[in-house]
Amino acid sequence: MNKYKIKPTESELEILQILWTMGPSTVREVNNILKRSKDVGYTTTLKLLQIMNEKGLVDRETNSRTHIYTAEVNREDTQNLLLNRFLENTFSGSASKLIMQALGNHHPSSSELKEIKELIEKLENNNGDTE
Amino acid sequence: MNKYKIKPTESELEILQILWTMGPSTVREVNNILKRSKDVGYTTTLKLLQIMNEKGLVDRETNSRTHIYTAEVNREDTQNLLLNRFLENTFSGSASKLIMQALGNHHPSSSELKEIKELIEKLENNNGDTE
DNA sequence: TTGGATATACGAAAATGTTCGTATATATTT
DNA sequence: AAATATATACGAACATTTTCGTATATCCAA
Repeated sequence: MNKYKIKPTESELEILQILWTMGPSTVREVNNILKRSKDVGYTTTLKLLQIMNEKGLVDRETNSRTHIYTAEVNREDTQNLLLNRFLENTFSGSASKLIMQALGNHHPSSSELKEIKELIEKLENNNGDTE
Repeated sequence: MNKYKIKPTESELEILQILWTMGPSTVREVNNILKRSKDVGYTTTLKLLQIMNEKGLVDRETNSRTHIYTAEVNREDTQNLLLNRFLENTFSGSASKLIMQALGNHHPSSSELKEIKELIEKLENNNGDTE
């Protein structure tokens, strides 16, 4: 199911978030967005993108002098990979514990709560099928 | 609400999980459990526990020659601290997205689903108070 | 009481992640 | 055309985390 096994570091993840949101971008574009939240030099961002390219996290278009980077890993797959690890590391694999804590501490809006409830009901009906 | 601001590293978290589960333990006990899942030397575990003690993550009893370590940070608080960071980093702060993915990919048992649903209903009734 | 097992302390190597300076090439402006 | 701005490449400094070797002390069994 998950094609990608490469775990992005925290900085790499920040960049992926930008690429996922903004679509294909230049180093400068990525760096400008990063600079909104922290003080980071241009060549730092460049280097990071180069490393990410080597790892296969991003792809790049090098036809013109200004390269254009694209996320090569899928957002949902990556979130899932990280979620699995986090669940294992922090909640010893118990998804329900994580969900309960997330619900308790970050109050989703009522429309979000409704959406979650609907998913649960769907899962309850499908019980036993999967797994 | 969260008293503790010290973020344990991944290895430190593994040790905390052991202390939370087993209660106060010696270095050897912790190391033996760690060795079940990975190849790690005794002095490595010792050093880690010493560092964790400096950071205030664990406390230790040094009366006898064999020291006994205890988790000094609370399990739920620590999980929460890490959950907040993870949510920010990986799901851009959207708790409902995280919950939806966790639900979709790790099928909680029907009793767990029921428990979650009950919490949601409780939250729905309290709506408007918080936030 | 002596040798082997087991304990802590601690420095430092090894591994990983982050940041940036400098060299160099290519545009762009005056 | 020369000066200035902007691009990539890349080595290397720094920071953090992980791992372990070695010194030393203590306990226990032969």
